Amino acid sequence: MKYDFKEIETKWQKKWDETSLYQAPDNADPNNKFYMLVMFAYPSGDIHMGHFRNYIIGDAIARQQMMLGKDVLHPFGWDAFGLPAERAAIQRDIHPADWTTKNIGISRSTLQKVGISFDWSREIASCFPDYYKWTQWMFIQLYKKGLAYRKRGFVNWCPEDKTVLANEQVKDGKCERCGTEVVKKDQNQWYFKITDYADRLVDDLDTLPDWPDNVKTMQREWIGRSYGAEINFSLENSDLKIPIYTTRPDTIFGVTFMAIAPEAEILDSLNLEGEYKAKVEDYKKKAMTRSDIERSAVTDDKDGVFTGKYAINPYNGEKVELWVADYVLAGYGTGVVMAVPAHDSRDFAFAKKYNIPIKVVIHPDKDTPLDVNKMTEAYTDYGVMVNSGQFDGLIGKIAIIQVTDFAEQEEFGCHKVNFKLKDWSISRQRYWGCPIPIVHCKKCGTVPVAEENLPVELPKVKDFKPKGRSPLADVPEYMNVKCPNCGGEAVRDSDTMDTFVCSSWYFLRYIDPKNDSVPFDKEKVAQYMPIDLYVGGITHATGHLIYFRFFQKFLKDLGWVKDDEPAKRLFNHGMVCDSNGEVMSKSKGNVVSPIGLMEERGVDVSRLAMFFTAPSDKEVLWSSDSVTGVEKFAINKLFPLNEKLRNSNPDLKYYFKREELSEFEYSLYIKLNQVIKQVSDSFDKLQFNTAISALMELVRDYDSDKIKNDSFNDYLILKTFQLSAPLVPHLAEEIWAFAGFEGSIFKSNWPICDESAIIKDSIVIGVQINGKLRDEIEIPIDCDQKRAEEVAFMSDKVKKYTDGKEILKIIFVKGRIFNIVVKG
RNA sequence: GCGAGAGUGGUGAAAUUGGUAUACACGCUAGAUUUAGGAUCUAGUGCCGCAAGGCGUGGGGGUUCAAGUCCCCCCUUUCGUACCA
Repeated sequence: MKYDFKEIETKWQKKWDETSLYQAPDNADPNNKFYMLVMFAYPSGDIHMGHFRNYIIGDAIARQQMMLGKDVLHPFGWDAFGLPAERAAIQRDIHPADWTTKNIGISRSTLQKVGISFDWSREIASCFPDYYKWTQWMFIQLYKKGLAYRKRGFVNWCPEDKTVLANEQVKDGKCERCGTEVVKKDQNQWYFKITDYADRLVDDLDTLPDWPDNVKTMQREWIGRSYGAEINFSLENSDLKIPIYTTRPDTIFGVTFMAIAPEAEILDSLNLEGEYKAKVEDYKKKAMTRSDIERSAVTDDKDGVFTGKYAINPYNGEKVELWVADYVLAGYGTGVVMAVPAHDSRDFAFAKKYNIPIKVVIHPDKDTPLDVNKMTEAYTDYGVMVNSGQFDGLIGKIAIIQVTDFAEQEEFGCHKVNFKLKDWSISRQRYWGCPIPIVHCKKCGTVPVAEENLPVELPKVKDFKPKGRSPLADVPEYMNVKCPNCGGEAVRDSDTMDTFVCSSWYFLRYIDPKNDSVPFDKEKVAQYMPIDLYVGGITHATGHLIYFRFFQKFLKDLGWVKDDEPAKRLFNHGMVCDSNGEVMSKSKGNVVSPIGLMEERGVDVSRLAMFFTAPSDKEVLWSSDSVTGVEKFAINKLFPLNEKLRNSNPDLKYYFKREELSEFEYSLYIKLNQVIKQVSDSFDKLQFNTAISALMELVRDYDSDKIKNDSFNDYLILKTFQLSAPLVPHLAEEIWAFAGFEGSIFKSNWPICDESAIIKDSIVIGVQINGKLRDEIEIPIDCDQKRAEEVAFMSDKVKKYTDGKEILKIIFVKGRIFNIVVKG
């Protein structure tokens, strides 16, 4: 039989489709299910190497889980709203809806050619009303709970894309999508109050042992929880309280000035006078025009202006200068900081520049005092409190607690937890997104659209180009509605939602994709959730992967889902680069299309090449050399094994006994079981490269001429194909049918290791002398030290190094090593 | 700056988690076969050395009978983050 991959691959893809092989059952056994999720795709029309890698990893696992007898859910869909579609549509002068629909078709048929085991009956697209109806429903639930709110404030604005961006979409001060420098803009915006979930989002990371540590660390840092105190300073000659947040209340006796962010609201309450007022106004203007990049640059060159006002430190009654400085962040804490130059490097730089006093209140320890006059930088570590009145002598964390407790007693402060995480800005002034289901009524204010009137359909308009406000605002037939509350004249909210809202709950919709009365059926979701394995790129670590956890928690609070966390295990595959290590991109012209590769070499060989060339979590530098070795293996070694079948119909659940097989046969049986174990382990770790090398060894050791037992021969071959099936599904399925089986190989049972076969009765171990390998000996597995010594000392090589030398010690580790320590 | 990874042959990479370093491939070198081959097969392939032997997992220390693996200090590199008080 010739290996004609084109024929084989087309044949089986068709058959799989006809028999709905990958259709997940509607009634799954919650104790025996496997939800295999890959991140749904943006339908750009072409599938690149990164997608290919992502999907074959999920595919191999889904197929193995099928063979393990699980009810497997392996769905796919389209993250179809968003800027790229709009941009592409503008470039080509077609409507985003048409462009997207067309591309979904192209992308789907391409993926079907790759033979990924997706359950296409559950396909969803976030831009279709039957899906976004429920995205709007989610918005309304959040709104009802006070978790969706509108506020005016400074937002990230991309001048190129003419829309607001979430903090998560700003990288290095630039728009993640187009690279344009982001500016601040004062806008009325919708937010999701994700900060209400900040604690749970941090704490529950500890319940996810199968998430990569780097992602958990990134999320922890992004959420940025810190423990400290909020302390009220007071304005001199005024009742005004000026609250500050600090993580170092133990340094509070060292405050020599205070600094207020230029945008901080409290600045307006200070009633500045005369020249100070003008100077501060000037400074504010200047700060606002500086870009984020400039302002966030960490330098020692801090600047600010004095307000002419003074604040009183509640601990010691000291009067300190009140400054405005743009190194203070308006959006964190209270927007005001107490400045302790001796113990904070930023305050130190500022104090030096403006000749503000520096006062030491912490010593590294009792016996090593700090000398202010010799300090060239702030001492920021913990230490012993000094010059701090009744708190002198207190140390580190205890000091912090006691100082804060005092503030609570005296009622001018309290313990306080703060987060770097900000509420999620979700309004977008763009056309191609999910409309916000809110109506603005002059009488009633913001009113949500009634749930029975969802979806608020996105009108298909001709002019969808961005112009600084939502293009929908210029569509009167969309905008002008009756208020759902009072029936009076009202207008819709013209913005659309961030696409990350659409992708925050898609994994739930897959489970019940056609439901028209609720977003999903709770019972059905309970059968398949949580996601057992979620595979995707690392890029979403602090965006989508926080958002979808937030949604899951919110839906749990509403009683829609039962788990706190959506995904038990997360796996980030490595990137695919070209052979020079450059990320593949159209502009660089170094894109290798997986489609071309598969047309030339076949899907299965392409999959093998991608799997074999590097472990799944590592970056791959793709080169056509990656294909050579595995192609030879597949075509010349693995596939031709079918010719060695002897039609003996072996019982694949059987475990052979030693006496049934010849010595060679039994050695192969041992090897087979070792390989079963290794391949299974490799699958658990998603390290398919080692699974393939194990299979290569097994096939290498196979020798038909030396096998007399027909049943064993076929057993070995069929197990080999079963083990290969998740990696090379078409090839394996072909042989399975050729061998005479009726059903799919993916309905057969994944091989289970015969443990008794891999317990060897003798073993070769190394003999070391003073830690250096000198010889090997073969000894029985349960050999005691005495017997091992006898064998070891028979060796000439060992004698050579031990004769005439004093033996100090012998270390014998059963099954591992024999080490002799000699003197000299 | 801070945080988290990574560093093993000419190359992609293995290493049962402290126990024979370099499995499996690519490449290369010989040879065989072939009209030819981007084919196949056989042998070799960490470095130094004729050999015995020595040296070898970024560098330097350490723990141990034994270290790629554990500890300390550096170097390089990737990713994340960026004045979070």
